[in-house]
Amino acid sequence: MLMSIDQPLDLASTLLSGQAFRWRQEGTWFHGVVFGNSVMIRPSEGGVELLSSPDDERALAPLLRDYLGLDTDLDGIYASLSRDDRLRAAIGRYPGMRVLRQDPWECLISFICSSASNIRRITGNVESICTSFGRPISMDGPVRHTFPTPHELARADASELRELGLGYRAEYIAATARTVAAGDVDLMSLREDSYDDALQALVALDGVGDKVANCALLFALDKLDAFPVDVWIERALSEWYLDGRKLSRRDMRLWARDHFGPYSGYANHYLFYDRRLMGARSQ
DNA sequence: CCACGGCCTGATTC
DNA sequence: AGAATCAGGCCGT
Repeated sequence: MLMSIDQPLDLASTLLSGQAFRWRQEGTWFHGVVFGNSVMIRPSEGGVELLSSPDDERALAPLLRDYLGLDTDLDGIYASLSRDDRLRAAIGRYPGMRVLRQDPWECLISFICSSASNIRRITGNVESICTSFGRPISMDGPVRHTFPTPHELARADASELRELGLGYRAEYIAATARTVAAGDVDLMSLREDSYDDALQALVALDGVGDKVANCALLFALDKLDAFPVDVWIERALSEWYLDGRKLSRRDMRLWARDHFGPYSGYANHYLFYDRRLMGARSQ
């Protein structure tokens, strides 16, 4: 079915920019797993064409709108961020790249996987977790699996996770899965909490520091002012904004929110994407 | 509070 | 070719 959209949306940069790890591009189609469904979408006149399985497209469409963050007024954010010259240029290069509104649990575990890793490996690790502990989706075409629930993943032993190539992150994932499955934290409810409260709850979890927590806050928990500082952002800020001043990563985060304002998370993702493409070209 | 080294692993660089 | 280094960090000292 056709899902009509009146907001700027670029599927490639949105789905493949390293905020989510389960989307694959095949020609004009993007294939992913969300809301327990295998989903295919592609750009179409006035919106996107949507195919889903096993659920009906009409049931998936509103969920997908939410996931894609289509309630967010992107032009308003662009207007706010364009006061910064470098951001205005980056927005001009990647118009329609949106911050997703993902499932907090899947997002958090994915970013625990990300520490000292790279996108290719993270993608493979997350897929392995799904294949081993998720539920197969019945459908035509390539078989894919859901991301395991906290309860499903809590059954995983750290050594089983290590066998998937997760390395030292295996212990973190097993521990955090058990904590969440036990109900010690309600990740979804963190959407209603303040940034500071949600951050505090997240960094209490194993394998979750300031950076990973800020990824979950930005990509899943409605905190558009979250600002994850990784090596790419560190380089971008040092070189483009800080003029040689040395700041800790935490201080960079505080500086950035002050400088970029309430949508600093969007600024972060544009800087990250820009910087990473730049690095990919020169390396 | 900050700095530093260790930690799994696989791709890339030297 | 085989050894360092790096890759979207976290944790303990």
